[in-house]
Amino acid sequence: MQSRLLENLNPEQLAAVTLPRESALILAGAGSGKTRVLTTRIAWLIETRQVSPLGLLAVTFTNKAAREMLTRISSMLPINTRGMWVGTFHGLANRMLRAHHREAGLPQAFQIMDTADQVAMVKRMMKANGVDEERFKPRDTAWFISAQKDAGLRPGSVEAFDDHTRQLVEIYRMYEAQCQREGVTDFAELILRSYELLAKNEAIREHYRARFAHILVDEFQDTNRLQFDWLKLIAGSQNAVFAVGDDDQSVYSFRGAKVANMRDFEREFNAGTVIKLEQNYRSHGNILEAANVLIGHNRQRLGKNLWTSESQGEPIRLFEAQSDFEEAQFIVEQARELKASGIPLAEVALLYRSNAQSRVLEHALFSAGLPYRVYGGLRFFERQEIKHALAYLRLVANPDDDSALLRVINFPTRGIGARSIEQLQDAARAGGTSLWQAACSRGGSKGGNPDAPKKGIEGFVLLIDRLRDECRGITLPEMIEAVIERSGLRTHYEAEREGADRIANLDELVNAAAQFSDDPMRMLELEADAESFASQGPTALAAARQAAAPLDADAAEADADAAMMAAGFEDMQGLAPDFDDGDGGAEPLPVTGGGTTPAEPADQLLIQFLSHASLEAGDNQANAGDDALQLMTVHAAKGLEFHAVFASGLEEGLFPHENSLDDAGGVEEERRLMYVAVTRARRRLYLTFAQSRMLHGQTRYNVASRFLREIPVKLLKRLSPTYERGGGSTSFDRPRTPASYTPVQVQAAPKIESAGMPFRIGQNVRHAKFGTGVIVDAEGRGSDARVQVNFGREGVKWLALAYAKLDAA
DNA sequence: TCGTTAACATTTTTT
DNA sequence: ATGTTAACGA
Repeated sequence: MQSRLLENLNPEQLAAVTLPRESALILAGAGSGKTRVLTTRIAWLIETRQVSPLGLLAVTFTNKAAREMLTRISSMLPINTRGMWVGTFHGLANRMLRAHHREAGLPQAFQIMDTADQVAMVKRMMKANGVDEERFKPRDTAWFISAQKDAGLRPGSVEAFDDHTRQLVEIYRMYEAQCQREGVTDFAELILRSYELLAKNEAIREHYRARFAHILVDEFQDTNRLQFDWLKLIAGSQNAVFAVGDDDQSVYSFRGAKVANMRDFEREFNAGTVIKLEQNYRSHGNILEAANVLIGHNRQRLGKNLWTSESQGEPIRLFEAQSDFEEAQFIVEQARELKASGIPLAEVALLYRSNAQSRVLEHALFSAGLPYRVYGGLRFFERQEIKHALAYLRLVANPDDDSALLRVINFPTRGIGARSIEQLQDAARAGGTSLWQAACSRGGSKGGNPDAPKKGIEGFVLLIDRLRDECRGITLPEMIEAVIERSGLRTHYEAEREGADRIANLDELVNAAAQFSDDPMRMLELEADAESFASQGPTALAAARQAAAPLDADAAEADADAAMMAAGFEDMQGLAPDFDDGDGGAEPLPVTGGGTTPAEPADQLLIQFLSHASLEAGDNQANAGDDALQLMTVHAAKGLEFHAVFASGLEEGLFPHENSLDDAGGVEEERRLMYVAVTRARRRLYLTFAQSRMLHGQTRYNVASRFLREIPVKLLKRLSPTYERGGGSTSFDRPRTPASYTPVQVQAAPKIESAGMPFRIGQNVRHAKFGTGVIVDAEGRGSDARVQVNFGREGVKWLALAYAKLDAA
């Protein structure tokens, strides 16, 4: 009897799901059932007893995708997914490092900095070492450091041929040493450390290799070099890597993703099979054809053509607006009609290339009273008040965390000014210690020194120590409650004029902690810790296993499996040489109050919660619930689908974005982004652009995006009132010749007297040689009259009306 | 220490 | 236009 899991799969999907145990690449086009194939394969492998739930590793990029995967597995199989290694690269690396923190050279309670913390630390390093902040912007430097780590490079391995790079590497070196002193990591560090742990520690490496017979990777086109190598290392030569991805949807190269990983996969992972999933179950024919033709303009492709058994459907609607304002009006009007025709607004997406574009759109929607949701704002755990509360908690868990200390040492204000902080930093640097240790030794010397600030620091040390004592033996939500009260955060925000929201958020944090404590998913991490305890004593493992007693036969088998592997690992540990962190240099500081003994369960929970806060910054997902139009960037829309989609701002300079035009693959990546936008739509697609647009307080005149002209006209239905009224061509109809594009920025629209100046700014004109363009600026009149025209690909030119022959287009 | 002002930059984003 | 950060004066 064939498994029910395999019902309704198409031949390619079926082939992919049931592949033998060997590495394979699944080229999965948009809407081709990628996630379904991935989760079904996992379920099928487990159901057919080819692997136990604990014997596979599934990696995604986002927590959302990981959750989705677990949910779908649970719905397909009567197994308990707890304990399974399904998660993000960072989440899994974190888990591995917690389990082997000693071998990885990290304190058990090591903290994870977010990007803002990281920049702040780089800045501190630069300041302390007198690096010129003009020449080295902290943000760029932090970016550089992350990029090196993403490439798998420690300071010693970075090739620096010029002084500037050498200096950057030097800052990287200092940054790294400081992180080690404080016991903190950043996102890239998690994966790099985990990679190095596996590379240097044979026992651990063999343990995971023996365990993970099947490794499955989602969104493979988004992997960076380090993630690629990490997968290779953990897979070894024996294990099967099932990589699913779509090179045409690779839109994250700006953060290190390498499309080339797709092409290298076959060779480097000895992939025996490549399967293409080309049947699209999402969109109607016209939409799909537009997407295919569009992406066909890219050279660097693995090659794949989507098809559908659906009908052609509606034509794609193209709208050319006079201004961004008019574009927004049009969208409002159409959204209203969609709603009236029974389409829920939640099924309608409004996409744009950059966040700045949402403003006009939001304004129009708000005025029209249409409900909308914007995705991608400030996330919960990134809010100021939340970060403050978490900083106190971080200090409780690991007082050497300088970032946390600096954040709250004088917040709420307790009379510790820049002066005393500087002194503290000097002392810390002199002693090679963390700020906390410097603060402690200062507070300890009880001399009659009349310096006022000392008292403040002493008070702060006392506060944190007291908090730590208080946190012993209470629950996580109680800890947070204590922090909020004792730190004075609540009092502070109560006094603030607009502090009500912040108080509410703090209460919500307590809530989140309570939920986190009860979340069954949490057990999964505890179990991983049990493994780490296995190297220290078998009792802890047994206890943890009992706590997570299996609910059914399959899980029981899985647990036995885990126990076996843990035991095997234990044996190997005995033989393993001591791990020495070759590059790291500084020894990790002992956790104050904790030493090397395993943390209490309550502390474990705190550590986990802090990891959770760092790795899952909370919903940037707008609240579901009421029916609202979905506003987001095209990037944010990847992976989603809607009944109707508005792709707005399709103008040269905006989409493709002007900043991406210089580098080689830039336009191709922009085109992939456009491909993503188009393929989000199931039934109806609107493509809109505006001739003029407010950007950075200035009016810009743009021409239609080249991508619009790459879509066959027969698929389009033009809805442009401008076009119909004027009867002539617009910037959309310019000749289709490739050329470079120069963006145009105009000060303010000058008032031009009609006398002697027959053209107005923003008007479309035609020139015999340059084709169609748009008037960008004008000056003089009569025989002196000159106009500046943006001819798009032909460039921007000043033309004297006396000589150049221009016609209104 | 705090509040005001001037300068500044402003693609895309997860973890 | 707008929001954020650095420097400055009360």
